[in-house]
Amino acid sequence: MDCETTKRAETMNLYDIKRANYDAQAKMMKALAHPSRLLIAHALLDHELCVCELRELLKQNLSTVSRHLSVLKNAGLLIEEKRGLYVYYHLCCDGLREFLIRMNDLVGEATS
Amino acid sequence: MDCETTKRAETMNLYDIKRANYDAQAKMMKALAHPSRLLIAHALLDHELCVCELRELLKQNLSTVSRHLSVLKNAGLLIEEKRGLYVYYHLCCDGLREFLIRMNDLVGEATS
DNA sequence: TGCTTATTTTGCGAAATAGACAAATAGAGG
DNA sequence: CCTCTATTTGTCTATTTCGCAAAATAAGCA
Repeated sequence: MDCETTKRAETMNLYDIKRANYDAQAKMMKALAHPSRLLIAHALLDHELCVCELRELLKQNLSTVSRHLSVLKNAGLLIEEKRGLYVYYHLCCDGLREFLIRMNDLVGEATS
Repeated sequence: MDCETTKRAETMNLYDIKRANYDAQAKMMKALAHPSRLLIAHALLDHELCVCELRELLKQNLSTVSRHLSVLKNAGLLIEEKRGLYVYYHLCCDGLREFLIRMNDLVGEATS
């Protein structure tokens, strides 16, 4: 605690104020931090899809797909719409596309 | 599998090509998907900090802080530099700031 | 009503993760 | 070499996450 930047750190209580926000942000990140859920997000950028179509894409158990979808739904990222027998999912955040682009950029930068 | 968009889904094998990329992206998201690590990332946007300073900010066990730092380091997000007794950490991806802004926007949009 | 299909929920085991403590390591400096 | 401080690593426990299969739910249709 004696290092050169200690004084600066001590005055940074704005971090305490923001801390609650980091919880919300971490939740959002966690919702997206899975290959299958990223795949779902990218697929839904173009158009809505129903659960069985997403199952074809993910090539995974239907219950697994359903759970991934509920994670994304609980994060506030997508909306379900039941039409007939099928449940269609579509994105509800315009900012997601831009976010995914930035993430892709970041990964490229970090692994180079 | 009989829904109206099935034909579209069947031709989307570009998702298979991208699938390896989703693994890398999910890893990056996981590295950031923790309130303490988000706090670290934000703190380091301004200037480098040593481990004991970050411990003051996080108000957490030193070993816990060290673990969080190693997670971010393994993700390729930061670089350590030992000077004297202290180990200073600083970010190494210019894209991180923009990414965090977009994430904040996304959270605001999703929770409104 | 009964049948069929689509989707969600539940229970389970395996694996990953977080946090705490103690022990080990790395340097600085006498 | 010895000691002190800063940091990392090993190990343990508790909690969460993932994927599957089986059971439950929902909606269309005969």
